[in-house]
Amino acid sequence: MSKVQSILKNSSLSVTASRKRILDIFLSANNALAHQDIEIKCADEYDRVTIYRTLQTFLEKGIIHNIPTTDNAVRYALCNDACISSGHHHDNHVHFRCDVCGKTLCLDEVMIPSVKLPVGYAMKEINMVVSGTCKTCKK
Amino acid sequence: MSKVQSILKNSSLSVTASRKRILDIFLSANNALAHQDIEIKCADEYDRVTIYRTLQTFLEKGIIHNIPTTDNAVRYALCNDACISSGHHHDNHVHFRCDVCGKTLCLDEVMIPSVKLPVGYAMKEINMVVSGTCKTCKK
DNA sequence: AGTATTTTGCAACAAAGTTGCATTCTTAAT
DNA sequence: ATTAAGAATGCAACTTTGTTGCAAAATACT
Repeated sequence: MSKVQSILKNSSLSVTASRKRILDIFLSANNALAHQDIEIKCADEYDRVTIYRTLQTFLEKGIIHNIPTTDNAVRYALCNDACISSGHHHDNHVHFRCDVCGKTLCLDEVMIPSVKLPVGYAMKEINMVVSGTCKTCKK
Repeated sequence: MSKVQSILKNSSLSVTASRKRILDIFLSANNALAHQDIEIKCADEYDRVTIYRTLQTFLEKGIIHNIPTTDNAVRYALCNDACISSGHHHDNHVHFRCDVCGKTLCLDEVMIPSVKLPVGYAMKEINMVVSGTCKTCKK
């Protein structure tokens, strides 16, 4: 069974052409993708609405996670295997946004440090996005 | 001279009715605002386009800063006095988003801890958004 | 293979954001 | 106070982005 197939099966999703394609796009991307990035790659194959719904489904199943942005274009990235199989997220890594190439990526090896909130606040999730120049663009 | 006037003057912006009104909205808000929040408050007074352009101008002048989100509705918040006067941002506090009331706020007293990036990456800005339950909603 | 269920595509719509241009308002200098 | 130059605003038209309902097609299960 292919990798995309097993990911879908493990999330008890039916295996359809569009889901396979979109998962493939994520697997072959080395950075996080916005809805638009996906649309550009497969708008001729699949309807825009299908892409919206597929991303929504993947999010709910924990196959992808979303990365906040200040440009009104939320990025999505594949969760790693451990994350997917454990059922609930441990999306505790830092994200990096490169000002030069514009790419957003997961720094899987950089953990988000903990912070102490003021009295009365209850923490559920932390998200950290660092911007600057990435490895490739700095060379 | 009123507070809004001096803020505008200090940023060498001309003092117009819409700018004063929008600044006032920020000053009297106790949380970060999305474009839509502003529009709801003054769409009958000022054109939608004016609000877009005003927010853009305030951002560029460093009067407000933006807070990344995963809901495609970037929030804006007033920079504190020190931040505005220093000319360039030290937007180094943590932001909090409450899952209950939906409000986003600046935790001015909580500094973002530093992180060590992998070799080859250059850091410029850090953004941290914590979600959970806020002081008011937890009571 | 046949059927219940899920997913997709289409159409129509709503909301969000952008651009150019004519008019109005601000500013700063007389 | 008046006025001229420049900046900001409103309007219209448009593009892009996101949503919803429903019929048709595909999938999964027996």
